[in-house]
Amino acid sequence: MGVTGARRPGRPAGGQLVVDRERVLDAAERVIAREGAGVSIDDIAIEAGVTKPIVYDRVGSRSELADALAERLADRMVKAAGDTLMEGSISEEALARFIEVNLVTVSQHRELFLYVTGGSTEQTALGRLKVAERSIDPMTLAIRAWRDHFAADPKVADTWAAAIVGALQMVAIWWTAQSERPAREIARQVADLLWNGLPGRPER
Amino acid sequence: MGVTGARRPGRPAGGQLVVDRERVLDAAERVIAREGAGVSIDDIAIEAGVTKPIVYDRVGSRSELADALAERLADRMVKAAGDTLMEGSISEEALARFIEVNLVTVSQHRELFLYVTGGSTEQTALGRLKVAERSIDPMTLAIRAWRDHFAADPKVADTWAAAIVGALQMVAIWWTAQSERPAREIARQVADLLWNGLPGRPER
DNA sequence: GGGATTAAGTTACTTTGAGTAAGTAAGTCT
DNA sequence: AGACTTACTTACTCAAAGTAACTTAATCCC
Repeated sequence: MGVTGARRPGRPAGGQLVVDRERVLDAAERVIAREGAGVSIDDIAIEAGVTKPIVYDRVGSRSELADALAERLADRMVKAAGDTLMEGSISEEALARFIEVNLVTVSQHRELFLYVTGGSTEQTALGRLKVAERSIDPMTLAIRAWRDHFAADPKVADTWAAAIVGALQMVAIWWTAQSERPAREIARQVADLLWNGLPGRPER
Repeated sequence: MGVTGARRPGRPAGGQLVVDRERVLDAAERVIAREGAGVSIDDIAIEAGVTKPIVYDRVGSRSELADALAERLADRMVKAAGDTLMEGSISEEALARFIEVNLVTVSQHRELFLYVTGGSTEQTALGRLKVAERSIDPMTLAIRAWRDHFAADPKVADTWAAAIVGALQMVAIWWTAQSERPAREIARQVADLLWNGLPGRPER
């Protein structure tokens, strides 16, 4: 990839954009996966075969970049989770599968996950939330629909969604930092907690 | 507080340390609380009435500073939670009180919380965990003891502790970012989830 | 008591990375 | 063909982390 003077100043021949926004984000993901969450904008630009101002032009500031990557990651996780959480038909087994997929997906995108969650360092606190938001919102909807279905009070949905997303994120980080146990085991344990509660459910 | 040239170069009269480690950390907390999580080491030094190299001498690098502040905050939260979680005698009410104390404590130290959780941006991933660790460990012990007491399998303790700490942290951030509802209400909802599980407990 | 040494500061630097301004060449329009 | 626009680059500014070099007070030793 273009290290020194791969391109002269001035508009390149062909008149087309060298990279569009998506390519820049792809490059960012690649270099983050390879070099870790500490990469600079310059690193990303080089990976994209372009220079820094182009990155700014395509995606904006560093925090906007983190937001964009967070969206992609969240969408990927939602997609990966797929139909494990269909409305109206949740079971403890389905929940465990959902959690396991979450864990595996995070571990596959570990550095990216750290980049988007550790990104801001100030930003009106929403910075940190931005990441989770995209996961919380669908979960809020799912929980609300599900509770409605049971004629249970749906007011708790947003709080519960935040709690669950937080639990999943923390378990994911904690697990990848000491990963010895299989994802399935961890997922089952978390599902047990979320499904049956701390005291456990008396055998039925 | 010393703004310009409050002290000449050279050893100050008296031969004592102008500030010890604790004073520097106190100053850091104060300025973070006042100015937000985006403060620089220089800002902290000035608040402590001293210059940057002294901060480095007393507490070390920025990430070490964040670690030290994280320890303090975690200890304070454990202390504030106090006896709401005594071994062997947990109830849903006690859990709700524990969670509420957590929420209130975080909201009281909001910027500090953001500083220590959002600090690193790289750091071997432990960076993010360091904060939680100090909360996870006692909770692991509590859960393990509690489960033992009921002859339930204590293997789940560390996973559950991570999940619960993560849930509490996320709910705290989410709540303080849109705080309209009272802490007690949120705490009750989270306690309901953690105690009774997603499907709820059939009325007994 | 006076010089060497150590302790505890400050000033002044280097380095790195975010973000921007100014410059340059290729296309496009009339 | 010349004016304007587009899509890049190079070269800057600025802030903040971290460090080196210097300065003065206290202490130690005879």
